[in-house]
Amino acid sequence: MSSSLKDVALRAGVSARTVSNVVNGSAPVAEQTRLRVQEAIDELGYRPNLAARSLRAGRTGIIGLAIPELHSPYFSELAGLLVDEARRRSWTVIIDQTLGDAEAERRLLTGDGGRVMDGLVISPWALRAQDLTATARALPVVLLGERSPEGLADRVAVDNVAAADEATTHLLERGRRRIAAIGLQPHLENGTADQRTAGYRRALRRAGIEPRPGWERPVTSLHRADGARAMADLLDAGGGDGRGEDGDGSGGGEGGSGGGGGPVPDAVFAFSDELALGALHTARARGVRVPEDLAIVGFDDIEDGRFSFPGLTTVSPDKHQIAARALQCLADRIYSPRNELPAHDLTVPHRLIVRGSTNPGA
Amino acid sequence: MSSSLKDVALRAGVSARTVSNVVNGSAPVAEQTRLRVQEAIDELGYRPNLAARSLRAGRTGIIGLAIPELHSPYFSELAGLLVDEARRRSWTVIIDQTLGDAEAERRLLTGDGGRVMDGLVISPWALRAQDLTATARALPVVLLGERSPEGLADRVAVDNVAAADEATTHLLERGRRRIAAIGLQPHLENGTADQRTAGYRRALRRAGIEPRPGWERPVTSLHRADGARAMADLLDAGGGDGRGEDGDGSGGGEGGSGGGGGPVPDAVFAFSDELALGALHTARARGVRVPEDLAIVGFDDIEDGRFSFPGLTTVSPDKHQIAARALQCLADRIYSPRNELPAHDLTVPHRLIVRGSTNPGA
DNA sequence: CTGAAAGCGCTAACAG
DNA sequence: CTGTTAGCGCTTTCAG
Repeated sequence: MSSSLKDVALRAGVSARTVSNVVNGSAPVAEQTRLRVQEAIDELGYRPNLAARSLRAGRTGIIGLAIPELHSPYFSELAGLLVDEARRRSWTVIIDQTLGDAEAERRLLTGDGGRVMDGLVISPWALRAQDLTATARALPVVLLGERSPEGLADRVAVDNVAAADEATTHLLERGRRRIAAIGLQPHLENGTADQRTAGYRRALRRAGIEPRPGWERPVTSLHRADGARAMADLLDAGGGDGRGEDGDGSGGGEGGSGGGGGPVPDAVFAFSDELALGALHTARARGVRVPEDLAIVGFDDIEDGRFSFPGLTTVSPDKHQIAARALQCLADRIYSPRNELPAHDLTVPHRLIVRGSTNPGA
Repeated sequence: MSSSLKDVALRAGVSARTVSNVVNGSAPVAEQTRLRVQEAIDELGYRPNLAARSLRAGRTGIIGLAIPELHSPYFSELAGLLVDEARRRSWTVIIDQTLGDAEAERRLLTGDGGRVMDGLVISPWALRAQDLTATARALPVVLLGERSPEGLADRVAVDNVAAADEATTHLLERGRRRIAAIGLQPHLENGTADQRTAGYRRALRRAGIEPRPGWERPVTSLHRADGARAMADLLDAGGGDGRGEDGDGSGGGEGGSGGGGGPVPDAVFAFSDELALGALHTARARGVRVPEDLAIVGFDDIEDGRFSFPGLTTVSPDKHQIAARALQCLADRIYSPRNELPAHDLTVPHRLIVRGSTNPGA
């Protein structure tokens, strides 16, 4: 097998203590012995055993990152930034993919099967309050997006209500009145979609428009295919859906070139860029002009949206700051004498990026 | 701090051995004592310390995944599959982002700063032969895409030459004769781009067309922006570039609606879907019709390509198989008595997926 | 500046 | 079926 510190000590004719000092620089070593030790290290190809070091130190230098899906552009961009940020702090990152499975999230938090991580950054989809209470006291946890039930863990997120309001307001300012929303997730514990829905409705009401239930489209996941399907439903039904046509719209009745029944939306606010790109695909495939007939706004500012045609107007959360602040929170807790810091609730900035999907000029 | 096995033993009035047996099921335990121990475990919230277990076992249960960029759709999709596959084998995955940095790749392989991983899956960009020789004997390594210099590590990849040939042939069969390539990477050690270039040229020559240097566009990275820029160059120069207009094309001289000088391509084979999507963006932004004026084929079959407009024809590597086989290779080496297996060189299947970007009907 | 020795938490011989 | 014990490789008092 590979050689240990003791092997090196033997070979260099010194004690283990001295080798350790050379490796870690933890105490001064005479230049001459340092050289001899280094030589032995090189010859034996010695590498410190991290398991032993961790056991001793009571820390692993590993943090966990739990996200629903690695293949989603938003999460993969964020994961990349977090990994970079972690490297800056000399941490390595273990990635866990929860796939929105409540059980997987719970298992991670309670640390079934043993503790490896010094801390955990988690973007929960199905998290319940009681799962956190059991854990957060033992393991530093930072939540992305979702608020901690009782101030048990730090949290980093954008102001979803305000951001959704801005996105919707942008559409209103462009003269749109028949604005649909795609991306409600009534089945999830996660409240992000709820907050965006609230912002969307708030903006509409401020403009004197009563939200129309048929134009608030739920999705099961946030993929392009879901957005495509939701868009198709909107175009087919002309705003109607199985849930009935109550609600009404105070908005103008210019009446689109719709298919099924009522009027067709002239704008869509999608709760993620992926949904928006799916919607865009459907619209274009059916000959609906974007942005002339239909304006589209997304959320997340993923790379694809910059290169779709037309480019996608979107709400851009400051992902760098999300990554930086999340790890700062972890560091504070990991290195704090006792885990008795108050829970932080950090709001990172966002901004609306206007591109061709709402802007005929671009 | 958290409680140890000994604490549990004390509390349950048994020895450490028995607790260990209960936790691991490594030996039968009387039902009654098992219950008492379990109770103590629950009361104390005991979780095994993995550092200690690893130290003992000489294995960590952690494998490394080193990829150039997590935010690239291809790599993030692949990473997601690898993480899933690893979980099936009860491994956790540490992610490292090399960003194409040779030093980062080297550091990973040589294990500077200590050994944590039981094995490593790496998709190298800047890997040199000597870096591997130093390591692969100590740490099981699987290379994705790139061939191992001297059979020192396993390798899993598609047949890039054949795949590029097929993609180019598909364009030829659609009647295109002026086929450009985007994505050469002469600056990298990584030979993937070279192989795809070879396949591209082979197909052209078989059709009696001499490849035209000005239509083989190099890129610095594989992002959409690089594809967009390369496409702009092709359209602007009408096939010319700084490197001179030698080469000539035997192909027909239908002459496009070109701008600068020579004819404009009527098709592009991009070495990645991201490049292809960038090229598509430029083309559409300039009013070039796809596929009528310009057909486009990509490589990787990322999700975005299914929802671009038009949909992107692409070479689809079997990513599930890449993930599964890579981990199978690792498992073989990790669990083999001595690391003396011959190096595997596995070719996974691929297939061409035809969508709207080469197919007016779709 | 360097050596000797204890111990982090766990598993697996080896008794009983 | 269960207790005792050694030791994985490292860091770190405590002496020298």
